[in-house]
Amino acid sequence: MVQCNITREDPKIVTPGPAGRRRTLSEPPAARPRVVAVPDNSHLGDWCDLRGLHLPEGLDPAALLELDAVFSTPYGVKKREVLYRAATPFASLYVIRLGTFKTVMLAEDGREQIVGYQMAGDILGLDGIGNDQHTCEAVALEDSEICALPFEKLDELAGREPALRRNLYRLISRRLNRGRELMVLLGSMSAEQRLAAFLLDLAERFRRAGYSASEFVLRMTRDEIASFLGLKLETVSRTFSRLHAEGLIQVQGRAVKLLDAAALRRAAGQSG
Amino acid sequence: MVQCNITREDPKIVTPGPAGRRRTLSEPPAARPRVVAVPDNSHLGDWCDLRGLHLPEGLDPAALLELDAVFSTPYGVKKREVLYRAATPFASLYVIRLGTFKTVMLAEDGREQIVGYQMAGDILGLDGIGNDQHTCEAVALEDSEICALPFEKLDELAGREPALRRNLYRLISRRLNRGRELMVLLGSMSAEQRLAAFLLDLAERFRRAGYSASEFVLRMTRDEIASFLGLKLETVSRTFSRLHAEGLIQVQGRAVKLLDAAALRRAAGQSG
DNA sequence: CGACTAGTTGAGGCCAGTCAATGTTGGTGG
DNA sequence: CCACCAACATTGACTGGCCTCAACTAGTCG
Repeated sequence: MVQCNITREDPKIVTPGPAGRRRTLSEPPAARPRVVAVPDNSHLGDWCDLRGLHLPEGLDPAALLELDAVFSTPYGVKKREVLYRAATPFASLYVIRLGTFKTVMLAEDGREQIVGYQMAGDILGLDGIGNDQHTCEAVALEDSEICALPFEKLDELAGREPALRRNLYRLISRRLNRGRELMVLLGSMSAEQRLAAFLLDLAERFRRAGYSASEFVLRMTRDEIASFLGLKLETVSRTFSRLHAEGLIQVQGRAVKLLDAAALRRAAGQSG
Repeated sequence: MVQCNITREDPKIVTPGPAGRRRTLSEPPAARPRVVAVPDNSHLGDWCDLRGLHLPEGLDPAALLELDAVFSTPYGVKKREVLYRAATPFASLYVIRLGTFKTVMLAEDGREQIVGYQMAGDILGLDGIGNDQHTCEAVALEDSEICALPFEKLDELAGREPALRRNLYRLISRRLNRGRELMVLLGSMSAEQRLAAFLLDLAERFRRAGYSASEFVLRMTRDEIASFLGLKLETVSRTFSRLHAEGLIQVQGRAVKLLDAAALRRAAGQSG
């Protein structure tokens, strides 16, 4: 793996325009001019070793540089802002550098359901590839920072770089598989199993992102958890309390501490 | 769209080996030698205009020929035979020429759930791309006929053919979106809504495949429908009876006739 | 014919949904 | 800093839809 030491941008979040609520940020700021010969100051930078972003895997240094040039300048998305809406044109994937998003499917009758949470290192926008149009909307759960990856450019590079091409296929396919696991959860698990599985999944993702796997702060409301798990918020709340009472976790609002991961796995119906 | 008149193979199903129950057919028969200059006798053949298989879209005739060469000789898969199992190496996608398959996710605790049904024109095996290993298993619901698409070859051609590359991305992305719709179904719909939506989806797929959309024979058992919809078989049976009593459908075992598509759409919670 | 699989229907129980009241938290403005 | 308000969260009582268990029927295949 190429070691990328970067001169990082100012980490302060810079929103391209005035930060209204639920404003759509379809367009990133214009890509800055790039000095091709300098491997420092890379947008890939610290993502090389992060979970999820397998895009650079197996690329040679020259290709890495080219890939890096595809990334837009990082920019901020404020809490509750909409990155893209359903039925809007697809142009870019987005890499999350910092923060958390939810992706929401909207049914015609107004029913809506959260179909995924994405955090640092994850990629947003894969749903748009299918018909050049987004099928769900992505909303920031907290102030976040992302890079846009114009898909045209990415695709062009993928034509020349077999490794990148393969990584892109893999990315989408993995997301597909993730979705199927969620189907099993939604189709056959009890409320307690769902919540336990959810917490374990979050823990694993925090761990891979370099945070504590046993103690973290939820970015989403009970209602959002409920939507994701196919439950009602009261049920989620009650189930949190039950897991607490059983000594498996400690909960204080959104602060969660996993006390007995093994028991939690058992509660989720997983072995070990 | 290129009009492909083909000299079709004998439609009789030819299984490569003895046809045992749930035998895995990981390897298709060796690809036959092909005469490059002859656009007839194509494996793509009658699939050009079928729903689902968007792979050839936008390809020029020369590329079409190359794509056609990637397809293996069609071969049969008998009812209940397993095309591939979970956790086995991934090498090929498969195009269904005839028949129906189910894809099943197996949880570690033995719980299993059907995550999709594939019929003529659909592609199987996309789940394997993510980690070069299948994550679910594909089982034929009836005697079927498929072509293997060795992924290495397909990928190599995709490197040279931008349209094919794009079509491949699209294919996977669309499957992803389909899965998300299913999540909404599993997460927020009543038994009656689920079954109504299921029947409407089947109807649409039959329609696109050139069959009647209002009258068809189910290829799956009540239990398999239940697994797919996150219900129990008794509930599915009862719900069929209810829809029948309400005059929306006619059911006789697996033979189904949609009597009032509009009402059915309303029952599914869809507008129109 | 018996054994088996698939499907239907009924009776009763339980888990999660619904409705409602109350408590807690966090952001805003005085 | 505190008061206030709205959003978020918890808990209780009750309801209801789906699951469970079970009996029975119909069709298939040796």
